[in-house]
Amino acid sequence: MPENLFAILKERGFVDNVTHEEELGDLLKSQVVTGYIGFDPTANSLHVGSLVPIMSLVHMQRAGHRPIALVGGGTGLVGDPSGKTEMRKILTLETVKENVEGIRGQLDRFLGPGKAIMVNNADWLCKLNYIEFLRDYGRHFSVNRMIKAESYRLRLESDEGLSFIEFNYMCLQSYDFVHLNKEYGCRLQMGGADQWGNIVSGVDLVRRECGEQVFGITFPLITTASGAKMGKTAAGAVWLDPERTSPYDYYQFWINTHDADVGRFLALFTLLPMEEIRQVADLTGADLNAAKTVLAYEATRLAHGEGEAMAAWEAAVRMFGARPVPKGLLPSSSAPRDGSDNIPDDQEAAGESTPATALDASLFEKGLPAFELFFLAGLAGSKGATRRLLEQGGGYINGQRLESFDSPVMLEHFQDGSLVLRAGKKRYHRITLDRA
RNA sequence: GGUGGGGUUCCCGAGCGGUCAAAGGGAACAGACUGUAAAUCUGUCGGCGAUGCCUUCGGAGGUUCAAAUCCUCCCCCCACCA
Repeated sequence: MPENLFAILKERGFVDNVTHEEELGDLLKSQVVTGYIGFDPTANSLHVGSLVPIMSLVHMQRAGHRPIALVGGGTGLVGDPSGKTEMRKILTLETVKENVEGIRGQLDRFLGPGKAIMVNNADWLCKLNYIEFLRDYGRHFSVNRMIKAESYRLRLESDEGLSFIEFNYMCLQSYDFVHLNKEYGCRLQMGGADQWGNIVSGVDLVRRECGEQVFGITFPLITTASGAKMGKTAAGAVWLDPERTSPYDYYQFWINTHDADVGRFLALFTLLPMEEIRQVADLTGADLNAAKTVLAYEATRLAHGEGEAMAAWEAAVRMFGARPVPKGLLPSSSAPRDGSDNIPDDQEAAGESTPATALDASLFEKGLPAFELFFLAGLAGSKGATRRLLEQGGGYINGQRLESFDSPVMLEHFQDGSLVLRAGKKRYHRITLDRA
């Protein structure tokens, strides 16, 4: 007998809105339910903004239900206007194809390779015949109702307006639900809060077309304590692709979670039991840092695996010092709990997760001005910016603050052929010697 | 198609012949304070080894000693009318 997925999702903060709450709850605890979530192939990687849907699929799977991950290769050709102020750029077929592949790989990572059903709606949407579709399905859609949908409102009221292709989006997504219902007996669709209109429309269409009661759940828009949409940093989105966002940066992103968000994020972005997470609410001040370590470790582990999570943790310990995690805190986590005792204190090992650049030794024979070196390491966007950085006291070599922007860096600064640059408090870069 | 209003540095937004690399705000970055937090305060925020030089104000030309500012043409956006 499957677990009550709805209760799990609700408890962990995944539920914003739901259709037919009671019936859905009953259904989810009495039989295996097939449900799906769609992912837009707008890039070849997902980012942390998609973690809520991803995690809900994981919960679905763990609770014994049957998750379907749908990649919107077909709808991606149209562009969802829901909640968007501007028209989406329409993607080419090739781009969408590439992106679908990338996303598929990432979902595999969370759900286990081959363990979850993955479909691409291009497979059925691209075959649709216009007249047939209009006659069979178009007649079920009331324009009167569609233009009242909250998701279209922004655009209908905006100066930009809403193009006809976008207006059709809702019909196509609704058709997806019908298709999955017929093919897989899918009875649940989940999605972001902005998907409410599309989901309800799909639920309606399935009822009319298949005569079956199906359900929808939307997730809340996750914002940070400071009110910003979660998942954005100065550098842009935080990606799940290790090529775009390194596991170390990914780990750091979670470490930098606001105090007020820690408990909520543990519930959403880790699989730790709620009984343990609830205890975090009692922590205040600096004690929360231990919980942040667990959050970062667990989140990194889910996205990149145990090894990368450990490496990121080790790198953080070396850079910022150890932050022991009490034995009793979140005991289910496999995050390292001790201090740095078991970490060799040499620079070599520290390099694993720190970005590094190898430079020719001859550069340093006469001394390379520090700002040139920082610029070469990519720690600032231009030489002027580098200079400003150092002039303001934001440059360090091997932990020592530089007194002037052009002080020469010599071979003597290297220990065992390597040296660590630091910009500001948190950005590190290793320079190694390349003795050609 | 007509009439009117616009396109300014990452974003918003002032400037409307020289004193403009361009006010103000936001974002961002650095420093102090800290807990790799928040808040706050200070500084920086086009490029360049740099009391100066170079490139920017939708695009292309032009007027002028001098143009983001004036003129011409073009592109794009918006409002109202049709």
